Amino acid sequence: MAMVQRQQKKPAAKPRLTAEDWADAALTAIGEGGLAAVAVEPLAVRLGTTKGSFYWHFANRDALVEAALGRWAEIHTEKAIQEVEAEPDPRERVRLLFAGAIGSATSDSLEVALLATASHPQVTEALRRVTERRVAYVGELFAGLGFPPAEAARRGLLAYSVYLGHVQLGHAVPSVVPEGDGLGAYLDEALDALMTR
Amino acid sequence: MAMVQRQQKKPAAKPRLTAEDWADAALTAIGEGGLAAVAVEPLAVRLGTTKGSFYWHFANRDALVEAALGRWAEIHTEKAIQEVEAEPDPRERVRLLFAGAIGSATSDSLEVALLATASHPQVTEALRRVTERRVAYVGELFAGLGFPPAEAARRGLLAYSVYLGHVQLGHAVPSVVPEGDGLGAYLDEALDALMTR
DNA sequence: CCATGGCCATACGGTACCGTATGGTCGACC
DNA sequence: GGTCGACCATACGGTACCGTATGGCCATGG
Repeated sequence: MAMVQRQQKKPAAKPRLTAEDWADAALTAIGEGGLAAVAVEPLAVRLGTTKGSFYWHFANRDALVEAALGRWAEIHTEKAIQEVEAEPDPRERVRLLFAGAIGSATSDSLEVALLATASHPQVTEALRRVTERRVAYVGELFAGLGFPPAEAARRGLLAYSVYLGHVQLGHAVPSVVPEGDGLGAYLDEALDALMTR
Repeated sequence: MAMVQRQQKKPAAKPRLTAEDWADAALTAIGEGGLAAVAVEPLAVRLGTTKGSFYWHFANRDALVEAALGRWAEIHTEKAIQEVEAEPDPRERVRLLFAGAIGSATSDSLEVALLATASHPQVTEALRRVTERRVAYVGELFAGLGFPPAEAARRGLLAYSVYLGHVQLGHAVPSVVPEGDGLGAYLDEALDALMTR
Protein backbone atom coordinates (compact mmCIF):
# COMPACT_ATOMS: atom_id res chain seq x y z
CA MET A 1 0.00 0.00 0.00
CA ALA A 2 1.50 3.23 -1.08
CA MET A 3 1.22 6.33 0.96
CA VAL A 4 -1.51 8.70 0.23
CA GLN A 5 -0.81 10.34 -3.03
CA ARG A 6 -1.32 14.06 -2.80
CA GLN A 7 -1.86 15.89 -5.98
CA GLN A 8 -0.01 19.15 -5.92
CA LYS A 9 1.54 19.24 -9.31
CA LYS A 10 -1.05 20.84 -11.42
CA PRO A 11 -1.85 24.43 -10.56
CA ALA A 12 -5.38 23.69 -11.57
CA ALA A 13 -5.56 21.02 -8.92
CA LYS A 14 -8.07 21.42 -6.20
CA PRO A 15 -6.42 22.87 -3.14
CA ARG A 16 -8.46 22.24 -0.04
CA LEU A 17 -8.46 25.37 2.02
CA THR A 18 -8.29 26.00 5.73
CA ALA A 19 -9.75 28.81 7.79
CA GLU A 20 -6.28 30.30 8.06
CA ASP A 21 -5.96 30.45 4.31
CA TRP A 22 -9.06 32.58 4.27
CA ALA A 23 -7.80 34.76 7.12
CA ASP A 24 -4.49 35.37 5.37
CA ALA A 25 -6.25 36.22 2.16
CA ALA A 26 -8.40 38.64 4.11
CA LEU A 27 -5.33 40.32 5.58
CA THR A 28 -3.83 40.68 2.14
CA ALA A 29 -7.05 42.17 0.90
CA ILE A 30 -7.11 44.67 3.75
CA GLY A 31 -3.62 45.77 2.88
CA GLU A 32 -4.57 46.26 -0.71
CA GLY A 33 -8.02 47.73 -0.55
CA GLY A 34 -8.92 48.34 3.05
CA LEU A 35 -11.43 46.54 5.17
CA ALA A 36 -14.08 46.95 2.52
CA ALA A 37 -12.03 44.72 0.26
CA VAL A 38 -12.73 41.82 2.54
CA ALA A 39 -15.58 40.56 0.44
CA VAL A 40 -16.40 36.91 0.33
CA GLU A 41 -17.07 36.45 -3.32
CA PRO A 42 -14.04 38.31 -4.66
CA LEU A 43 -11.83 36.48 -2.17
CA ALA A 44 -13.28 33.21 -3.29
CA VAL A 45 -12.42 34.02 -6.88
CA ARG A 46 -8.90 34.90 -5.87
CA LEU A 47 -8.51 31.69 -3.94
CA GLY A 48 -9.89 29.77 -6.86
CA THR A 49 -12.88 28.53 -4.96
CA THR A 50 -16.41 29.59 -4.17
CA LYS A 51 -18.50 30.91 -1.33
CA GLY A 52 -19.43 27.39 -0.47
CA SER A 53 -15.96 26.90 0.94
CA PHE A 54 -16.04 30.11 2.91
CA TYR A 55 -19.34 29.53 4.61
CA TRP A 56 -18.15 26.13 5.63
CA HIS A 57 -15.20 27.59 7.54
CA PHE A 58 -16.84 30.76 8.82
CA ALA A 59 -20.25 31.74 10.04
CA ASN A 60 -20.19 35.05 8.20
CA ARG A 61 -18.00 37.90 7.03
CA ASP A 62 -17.56 39.33 10.51
CA ALA A 63 -16.06 36.09 11.71
CA LEU A 64 -13.48 36.31 8.94
CA VAL A 65 -12.62 39.88 9.82
CA GLU A 66 -12.26 38.88 13.43
CA ALA A 67 -9.90 36.06 12.56
CA ALA A 68 -7.82 38.26 10.29
CA LEU A 69 -7.51 41.01 12.89
CA GLY A 70 -6.58 38.48 15.52
CA ARG A 71 -3.76 37.21 13.38
CA TRP A 72 -2.57 40.73 12.69
CA ALA A 73 -2.57 41.81 16.32
CA GLU A 74 -0.74 38.69 17.31
CA ILE A 75 1.93 38.88 14.67
CA HIS A 76 2.66 42.53 14.10
CA THR A 77 2.99 43.66 17.69
CA GLU A 78 5.43 41.21 19.10
CA LYS A 79 7.49 40.62 16.02
CA ALA A 80 9.20 43.99 15.96
CA ILE A 81 9.62 44.02 19.70
CA GLN A 82 11.31 40.64 19.72
CA GLU A 83 13.80 41.72 17.13
CA VAL A 84 14.74 44.81 19.07
CA GLU A 85 15.07 43.06 22.40
CA ALA A 86 18.19 41.37 21.13
CA GLU A 87 20.09 44.64 21.14
CA PRO A 88 21.64 45.33 24.54
CA ASP A 89 22.27 49.08 24.34
CA PRO A 90 19.03 50.94 25.09
CA ARG A 91 19.92 53.94 23.01
CA GLU A 92 20.69 51.70 20.10
CA ARG A 93 17.46 49.84 20.66
CA VAL A 94 15.46 53.00 20.14
CA ARG A 95 17.42 53.72 17.03
CA LEU A 96 16.92 50.21 15.75
CA LEU A 97 13.21 50.15 16.40
CA PHE A 98 12.73 53.54 14.92
CA ALA A 99 14.81 52.94 11.84
CA GLY A 100 13.05 49.67 11.19
CA ALA A 101 9.65 51.20 11.60
CA ILE A 102 10.43 54.24 9.51
CA GLY A 103 12.15 52.19 6.88
CA SER A 104 9.20 49.91 6.31
CA ALA A 105 6.80 52.82 6.47
CA THR A 106 6.05 53.07 2.81
CA SER A 107 5.37 49.40 2.44
CA ASP A 108 3.20 48.80 5.46
CA SER A 109 -0.18 49.52 4.01
CA LEU A 110 -1.90 47.13 6.36
CA GLU A 111 -1.24 49.43 9.27
CA VAL A 112 -2.61 52.39 7.39
CA ALA A 113 -5.62 50.51 6.17
CA LEU A 114 -6.55 49.52 9.69
CA LEU A 115 -6.12 53.03 11.02
CA ALA A 116 -8.34 54.03 8.18
CA THR A 117 -11.16 51.94 9.55
CA ALA A 118 -10.57 52.64 13.19
CA SER A 119 -14.22 53.33 13.80
CA HIS A 120 -15.13 49.75 12.98
CA PRO A 121 -15.74 48.02 16.32
CA GLN A 122 -13.61 44.99 15.62
CA VAL A 123 -10.79 47.14 14.28
CA THR A 124 -11.06 49.51 17.22
CA GLU A 125 -10.40 46.72 19.63
CA ALA A 126 -7.48 45.29 17.68
CA LEU A 127 -5.88 48.70 17.31
CA ARG A 128 -6.32 49.47 20.96
CA ARG A 129 -4.55 46.34 22.05
CA VAL A 130 -1.69 46.74 19.63
CA THR A 131 -1.19 50.44 20.14
CA GLU A 132 -1.30 50.39 23.91
CA ARG A 133 1.23 47.62 23.92
CA ARG A 134 3.53 49.44 21.56
CA VAL A 135 3.33 52.81 23.23
CA ALA A 136 3.98 51.23 26.59
CA TYR A 137 6.99 49.45 25.19
CA VAL A 138 8.50 52.54 23.67
CA GLY A 139 7.91 54.29 26.98
CA GLU A 140 9.92 51.57 28.67
CA LEU A 141 12.72 52.11 26.22
CA PHE A 142 12.89 55.77 27.13
CA ALA A 143 12.79 54.89 30.80
CA GLY A 144 15.76 52.67 30.11
CA LEU A 145 17.45 55.71 28.63
CA GLY A 146 17.27 57.43 31.99
CA PHE A 147 14.16 59.52 31.65
CA PRO A 148 11.96 59.66 34.75
CA PRO A 149 8.76 57.61 34.35
CA ALA A 150 6.32 60.39 33.47
CA GLU A 151 8.68 62.00 31.02
CA ALA A 152 9.58 58.64 29.53
CA ALA A 153 5.90 57.95 28.91
CA ARG A 154 5.50 61.28 27.18
CA ARG A 155 8.59 60.74 25.06
CA GLY A 156 7.37 57.29 24.17
CA LEU A 157 4.08 58.67 23.03
CA LEU A 158 5.82 61.40 21.11
CA ALA A 159 8.06 58.90 19.38
CA TYR A 160 5.14 56.72 18.49
CA SER A 161 3.29 59.71 17.11
CA VAL A 162 6.26 60.50 14.92
CA TYR A 163 6.24 56.94 13.69
CA LEU A 164 2.53 56.94 12.96
CA GLY A 165 2.67 60.29 11.25
CA HIS A 166 5.57 59.17 9.15
CA VAL A 167 3.79 56.01 8.10
CA GLN A 168 0.83 58.10 7.06
CA LEU A 169 2.99 60.47 5.09
CA GLY A 170 4.91 57.70 3.44
CA HIS A 171 1.70 56.17 2.32
CA ALA A 172 -0.43 59.17 1.47
CA VAL A 173 2.04 61.81 0.33
CA PRO A 174 5.39 60.17 -0.37
CA SER A 175 6.55 63.27 -2.20
CA VAL A 176 7.26 65.05 1.07
CA VAL A 177 9.27 62.21 2.60
CA PRO A 178 13.00 62.31 1.88
CA GLU A 179 14.77 59.35 0.31
CA GLY A 180 18.24 57.92 0.58
CA ASP A 181 20.72 60.21 2.29
CA GLY A 182 18.04 62.70 3.07
CA LEU A 183 16.13 60.05 4.95
CA GLY A 184 19.21 59.19 6.97
CA ALA A 185 19.74 62.80 7.97
CA TYR A 186 16.09 63.13 8.83
CA LEU A 187 16.19 60.00 10.94
CA ASP A 188 19.26 61.20 12.81
CA GLU A 189 17.70 64.51 13.54
CA ALA A 190 14.44 62.99 14.65
CA LEU A 191 16.18 60.59 16.99
CA ASP A 192 18.32 63.38 18.32
CA ALA A 193 15.31 65.56 19.01
CA LEU A 194 13.51 62.72 20.70
CA MET A 195 16.33 61.48 22.88
CA THR A 196 18.00 64.74 23.90
CA ARG A 197 16.81 66.34 27.08
CA MET B 1 -57.31 58.09 -9.90
CA ALA B 2 -54.93 60.98 -9.78
CA MET B 3 -53.05 61.43 -6.60
CA VAL B 4 -51.91 64.97 -6.23
CA GLN B 5 -49.49 65.03 -3.38
CA ARG B 6 -48.11 68.29 -2.28
CA GLN B 7 -44.81 67.83 -0.57
CA GLN B 8 -44.91 69.63 2.70
CA LYS B 9 -41.73 69.71 4.72
CA LYS B 10 -40.47 71.94 7.44
CA PRO B 11 -41.50 75.45 6.57
CA ALA B 12 -38.05 76.89 7.31
CA ALA B 13 -36.18 74.54 5.03
CA LYS B 14 -35.52 75.36 1.43
CA PRO B 15 -36.98 72.84 -0.87
CA ARG B 16 -34.39 73.59 -3.56
CA LEU B 17 -30.77 72.65 -3.28
CA THR B 18 -27.53 73.84 -4.83
CA ALA B 19 -24.47 71.91 -5.87
CA GLU B 20 -22.68 73.29 -2.84
CA ASP B 21 -25.32 71.90 -0.55
CA TRP B 22 -24.55 68.49 -1.96
CA ALA B 23 -20.81 69.03 -1.65
CA ASP B 24 -21.09 70.06 1.98
CA ALA B 25 -23.28 67.09 2.73
CA ALA B 26 -20.68 64.90 1.08
CA LEU B 27 -17.94 66.37 3.26
CA THR B 28 -19.99 65.72 6.35
CA ALA B 29 -20.58 62.18 5.23
CA ILE B 30 -16.85 61.64 4.67
CA GLY B 31 -16.15 62.83 8.19
CA GLU B 32 -18.69 60.46 9.60
CA GLY B 33 -18.27 57.35 7.54
CA GLY B 34 -15.36 57.80 5.19
CA LEU B 35 -15.39 58.20 1.46
CA ALA B 36 -17.61 55.17 1.07
CA ALA B 37 -20.33 57.05 2.91
CA VAL B 38 -20.62 59.40 -0.02
CA ALA B 39 -23.53 57.54 -1.52
CA VAL B 40 -26.10 59.37 -3.54
CA GLU B 41 -29.24 57.78 -2.30
CA PRO B 42 -28.50 57.99 1.43
CA LEU B 43 -27.38 61.59 1.00
CA ALA B 44 -30.58 62.36 -0.82
CA VAL B 45 -32.59 60.97 2.05
CA ARG B 46 -30.63 63.03 4.51
CA LEU B 47 -31.14 66.16 2.48
CA GLY B 48 -34.81 65.43 2.20
CA THR B 49 -34.72 65.04 -1.54
CA THR B 50 -34.12 62.35 -4.14
CA LYS B 51 -31.54 61.28 -6.66
CA GLY B 52 -33.32 63.34 -9.21
CA SER B 53 -31.92 66.44 -7.60
CA PHE B 54 -28.42 65.05 -7.43
CA TYR B 55 -28.14 63.99 -11.03
CA TRP B 56 -29.29 67.40 -12.06
CA HIS B 57 -26.39 69.10 -10.30
CA PHE B 58 -23.72 66.47 -10.91
CA ALA B 59 -22.82 64.12 -13.69
CA ASN B 60 -22.09 61.27 -11.32
CA ARG B 61 -20.74 60.35 -7.90
CA ASP B 62 -17.15 61.10 -8.84
CA ALA B 63 -18.05 64.67 -9.68
CA LEU B 64 -19.51 65.07 -6.21
CA VAL B 65 -16.40 63.65 -4.59
CA GLU B 66 -14.29 65.99 -6.65
CA ALA B 67 -16.31 69.00 -5.57
CA ALA B 68 -16.21 68.00 -1.93
CA LEU B 69 -12.45 67.45 -1.97
CA GLY B 70 -11.94 70.75 -3.70
CA ARG B 71 -13.82 72.55 -1.00
CA TRP B 72 -11.88 70.74 1.68
CA ALA B 73 -8.49 71.51 0.21
CA GLU B 74 -9.42 75.12 -0.23
CA ILE B 75 -10.77 75.65 3.23
CA HIS B 76 -8.70 73.50 5.55
CA THR B 77 -5.25 74.44 4.35
CA GLU B 78 -5.32 78.17 4.44
CA LYS B 79 -7.63 78.66 7.36
CA ALA B 80 -5.21 77.56 10.05
CA ILE B 81 -2.33 79.33 8.36
CA GLN B 82 -4.17 82.62 8.23
CA GLU B 83 -4.95 82.47 11.91
CA VAL B 84 -1.35 81.84 12.82
CA GLU B 85 0.06 84.54 10.59
CA ALA B 86 -1.40 87.16 12.90
CA GLU B 87 1.05 86.24 15.64
CA PRO B 88 4.32 88.18 15.27
CA ASP B 89 6.68 86.07 17.37
CA PRO B 90 7.82 83.06 15.32
CA ARG B 91 8.34 80.81 18.31
CA GLU B 92 4.89 81.61 19.52
CA ARG B 93 3.55 80.96 16.05
CA VAL B 94 4.79 77.41 16.12
CA ARG B 95 3.29 76.92 19.54
CA LEU B 96 -0.03 78.37 18.42
CA LEU B 97 -0.24 76.29 15.28
CA PHE B 98 0.73 73.16 17.08
CA ALA B 99 -1.56 73.66 20.03
CA GLY B 100 -4.45 74.38 17.72
CA ALA B 101 -3.78 71.37 15.61
CA ILE B 102 -3.25 69.03 18.53
CA GLY B 103 -6.21 70.43 20.39
CA SER B 104 -8.63 69.79 17.58
CA ALA B 105 -7.09 66.43 16.86
CA THR B 106 -9.80 64.29 18.37
CA SER B 107 -12.55 66.09 16.55
CA ASP B 108 -11.07 66.28 13.09
CA SER B 109 -12.30 63.06 11.65
CA LEU B 110 -12.38 64.44 8.14
CA GLU B 111 -8.62 64.55 8.02
CA VAL B 112 -8.38 60.97 9.20
CA ALA B 113 -11.05 59.77 6.85
CA LEU B 114 -9.21 61.24 3.89
CA LEU B 115 -5.90 59.76 4.92
CA ALA B 116 -7.80 56.53 5.18
CA THR B 117 -8.64 56.65 1.52
CA ALA B 118 -5.34 58.03 0.31
CA SER B 119 -5.11 55.48 -2.45
CA HIS B 120 -8.18 56.88 -4.15
CA PRO B 121 -6.91 58.98 -7.07
CA GLN B 122 -8.98 62.03 -6.34
CA VAL B 123 -8.09 61.91 -2.66
CA THR B 124 -4.43 61.38 -3.45
CA GLU B 125 -4.31 64.60 -5.38
CA ALA B 126 -6.14 66.63 -2.75
CA LEU B 127 -3.95 65.28 0.02
CA ARG B 128 -0.81 65.97 -1.94
CA ARG B 129 -1.68 69.60 -2.47
CA VAL B 130 -2.72 70.21 1.11
CA THR B 131 0.14 68.32 2.71
CA GLU B 132 2.88 69.81 0.60
CA ARG B 133 1.57 73.25 1.36
CA ARG B 134 1.40 72.58 5.08
CA VAL B 135 4.77 70.93 5.40
CA ALA B 136 6.38 73.75 3.47
CA TYR B 137 4.74 76.30 5.71
CA VAL B 138 5.85 74.63 8.92
CA GLY B 139 9.33 74.43 7.45
CA GLU B 140 9.22 78.17 6.92
CA LEU B 141 8.25 78.65 10.53
CA PHE B 142 11.30 76.75 11.66
CA ALA B 143 13.45 78.75 9.30
CA GLY B 144 12.05 81.82 10.98
CA LEU B 145 13.20 80.32 14.25
CA GLY B 146 16.77 80.45 13.04
CA PHE B 147 17.30 76.95 11.74
CA PRO B 148 19.29 76.70 8.54
CA PRO B 149 17.11 75.81 5.54
CA ALA B 150 17.81 72.09 5.31
CA GLU B 151 17.41 71.55 9.00
CA ALA B 152 14.33 73.72 9.11
CA ALA B 153 12.75 71.56 6.43
CA ARG B 154 13.53 68.42 8.37
CA ARG B 155 12.16 69.90 11.58
CA GLY B 156 9.06 71.01 9.76
CA LEU B 157 8.50 67.53 8.44
CA LEU B 158 9.12 66.08 11.87
CA ALA B 159 6.65 68.46 13.45
CA TYR B 160 4.06 67.63 10.85
CA SER B 161 4.60 63.94 11.42
CA VAL B 162 4.00 64.44 15.10
CA TYR B 163 0.81 66.26 14.30
CA LEU B 164 -0.40 63.59 11.91
CA GLY B 165 0.48 60.79 14.28
CA HIS B 166 -1.27 62.53 17.09
CA VAL B 167 -4.39 63.02 15.06
CA GLN B 168 -4.37 59.34 14.23
CA LEU B 169 -3.93 58.36 17.84
CA GLY B 170 -6.61 60.73 19.04
CA HIS B 171 -8.99 59.22 16.60
CA ALA B 172 -8.07 55.56 16.68
CA VAL B 173 -6.80 54.95 20.19
CA PRO B 174 -7.78 57.88 22.40
CA SER B 175 -6.94 55.87 25.48
CA VAL B 176 -3.22 56.49 25.00
CA VAL B 177 -3.55 60.26 24.55
CA PRO B 178 -3.36 62.30 27.75
CA GLU B 179 -6.11 64.72 28.68
CA GLY B 180 -6.23 67.98 30.55
CA ASP B 181 -3.03 68.82 32.40
CA GLY B 182 -1.31 65.78 31.02
CA LEU B 183 -1.96 67.03 27.53
CA GLY B 184 -0.46 70.39 28.41
CA ALA B 185 2.69 68.80 29.74
CA TYR B 186 2.90 66.58 26.71
CA LEU B 187 2.50 69.52 24.40
CA ASP B 188 5.19 71.49 26.19
CA GLU B 189 7.58 68.63 25.98
CA ALA B 190 6.84 67.98 22.36
CA LEU B 191 7.38 71.61 21.44
CA ASP B 192 10.53 71.71 23.47
CA ALA B 193 11.91 68.63 21.76
CA LEU B 194 11.04 70.01 18.36
CA MET B 195 12.38 73.53 18.81
CA THR B 196 15.51 72.91 20.86
CA ARG B 197 18.71 72.44 18.96
C1' DC C 1 -17.39 -1.61 -1.53
C1' DC C 2 -20.52 1.26 0.12
C1' DA C 3 -21.78 4.50 3.65
C1' DT C 4 -20.51 8.57 6.12
C1' DG C 5 -18.93 13.01 6.89
C1' DG C 6 -15.78 16.77 5.58
C1' DC C 7 -15.46 19.95 2.01
C1' DC C 8 -17.02 22.46 -1.91
C1' DA C 9 -20.23 24.10 -6.14
C1' DT C 10 -24.35 26.21 -7.63
C1' DA C 11 -28.64 28.29 -7.55
C1' DC C 12 -31.38 31.40 -5.32
C1' DG C 13 -33.38 35.41 -2.82
C1' DG C 14 -32.34 39.74 -0.61
C1' DT C 15 -30.09 44.43 -0.05
C1' DA C 16 -27.84 48.56 -1.18
C1' DC C 17 -26.29 51.29 -4.35
C1' DC C 18 -25.34 53.54 -9.31
C1' DG C 19 -27.02 55.69 -13.26
C1' DT C 20 -30.88 56.56 -16.87
C1' DA C 21 -35.32 57.79 -18.52
C1' DT C 22 -39.18 60.31 -18.28
C1' DG C 23 -42.51 63.00 -16.67
C1' DG C 24 -44.13 66.45 -13.04
C1' DT C 25 -43.92 71.10 -10.65
C1' DC C 26 -43.21 75.75 -10.03
C1' DG C 27 -41.49 80.27 -10.61
C1' DA C 28 -39.70 83.82 -14.02
C1' DC C 29 -40.63 86.38 -17.83
C1' DC C 30 -42.84 87.69 -21.86
C1' DG D 1 -51.90 83.72 -18.16
C1' DG D 2 -49.47 80.89 -20.99
C1' DT D 3 -44.75 79.20 -22.15
C1' DC D 4 -40.28 77.86 -20.96
C1' DG D 5 -36.70 76.04 -18.39
C1' DA D 6 -34.62 75.02 -13.92
C1' DC D 7 -35.30 71.69 -10.65
C1' DC D 8 -37.06 67.50 -8.65
C1' DA D 9 -39.78 62.72 -8.15
C1' DT D 10 -40.24 58.10 -9.52
C1' DA D 11 -39.74 54.01 -11.94
C1' DC D 12 -36.59 51.08 -13.87
C1' DG D 13 -32.58 48.17 -15.10
C1' DG D 14 -27.94 46.89 -13.78
C1' DT D 15 -24.12 45.50 -10.50
C1' DA D 16 -21.89 43.78 -6.55
C1' DC D 17 -22.22 41.68 -2.63
C1' DC D 18 -24.27 38.82 1.63
C1' DG D 19 -26.15 34.73 3.32
C1' DT D 20 -28.98 30.22 2.72
C1' DA D 21 -30.26 25.95 0.75
C1' DT D 22 -29.16 21.99 -1.27
C1' DG D 23 -26.92 18.75 -3.64
C1' DG D 24 -22.43 16.69 -5.38
C1' DC D 25 -17.68 14.96 -4.83
C1' DC D 26 -14.27 12.19 -2.62
C1' DA D 27 -11.41 10.15 0.87
C1' DT D 28 -11.47 7.36 4.53
C1' DG D 29 -13.05 3.16 7.78
C1' DG D 30 -16.06 -0.33 8.70
